[in-house]
Amino acid sequence: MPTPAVESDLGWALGAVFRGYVRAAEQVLAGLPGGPRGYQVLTTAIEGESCSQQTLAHRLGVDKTVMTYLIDDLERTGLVERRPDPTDRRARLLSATDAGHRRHTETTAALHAVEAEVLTPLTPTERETLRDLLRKLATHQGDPTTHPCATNPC
Amino acid sequence: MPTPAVESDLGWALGAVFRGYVRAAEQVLAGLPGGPRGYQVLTTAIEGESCSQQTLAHRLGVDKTVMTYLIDDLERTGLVERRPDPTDRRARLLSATDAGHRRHTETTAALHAVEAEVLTPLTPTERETLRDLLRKLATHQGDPTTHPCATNPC
DNA sequence: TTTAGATCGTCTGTTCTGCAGATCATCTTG
DNA sequence: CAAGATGATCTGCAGAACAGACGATCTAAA
Repeated sequence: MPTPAVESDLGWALGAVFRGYVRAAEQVLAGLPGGPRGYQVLTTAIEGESCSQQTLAHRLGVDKTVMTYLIDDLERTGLVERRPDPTDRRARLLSATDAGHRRHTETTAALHAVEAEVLTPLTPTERETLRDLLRKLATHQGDPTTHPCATNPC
Repeated sequence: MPTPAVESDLGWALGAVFRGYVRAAEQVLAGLPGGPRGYQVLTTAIEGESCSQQTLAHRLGVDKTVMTYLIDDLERTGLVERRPDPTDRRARLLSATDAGHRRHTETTAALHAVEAEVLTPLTPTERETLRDLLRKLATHQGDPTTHPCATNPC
């Protein structure tokens, strides 16, 4: 978690807001195995993409060995389960349990609350403006971590 | 370096933009000992705050033991030097060398270029709007890392 | 003044995370 | 069927960060 330059206007403000958001989000995700990344894995499992762990790892920008024990933890808490892929006996298919679905719904709601909390100082109009501007920047940002399907579709 | 939720609009866009900025900034700061944090230390040394390493560490949000070898590296490259504090023989005062000043000037310029690069997709008006909105959020963000003097003045 | 406690910077040892590489089972291609 | 690629896992290692201890020094109370 490299902190950016203090001096630069953009870097400073961007970093401060981002860290504020991450800090609050981490509290929300504290109980979830794997933290933020565990949430991402859970999300993917729920969306039922059913892709291999390896492509999933690449999509999330983590190492394949990390993915192994990430899923281990998630499975140990009963939020997710590994099922054999009927078409490839090497691979495992990831699916969320009922508890996983419930947990994900709760967590997502809590994250939206965090987002609202961060945006408190802005008026509704300003919030929309900010979203638009950030989206415009984000889409021009060429980040494989956030643009996964462009590099490796399921 | 915890990545936030993919789903949340704000979290996703904010994270993508921030990572894009950090990634570019890291390239600029790659040659500097200590990377981004080394730059922050160098900045503080130049601003001549002359506070103790400990308060400096707290301000930058790093451990005191980390601060030790951070400064070690910076000093080894001749960008910074530790001088004994005349008023307290336990403490050391941090000051930047001439080389440190030059390096800092170059690096700061490069970082501004990165910032401009990130903001490319926006019109000048939009850039100013974004800065304003982010600043408004940042100042309401209670982040000790970015609001150091509030918690521990020099 | 003397003494007890706090503080500064450093050092040591430990823990944790993530990566490279090897391994085994399986799929695919020739 | 043989040879190579691929999926998931495991092992070992390297780097970073933390807790704790340490010597030196400052500060405040007796």
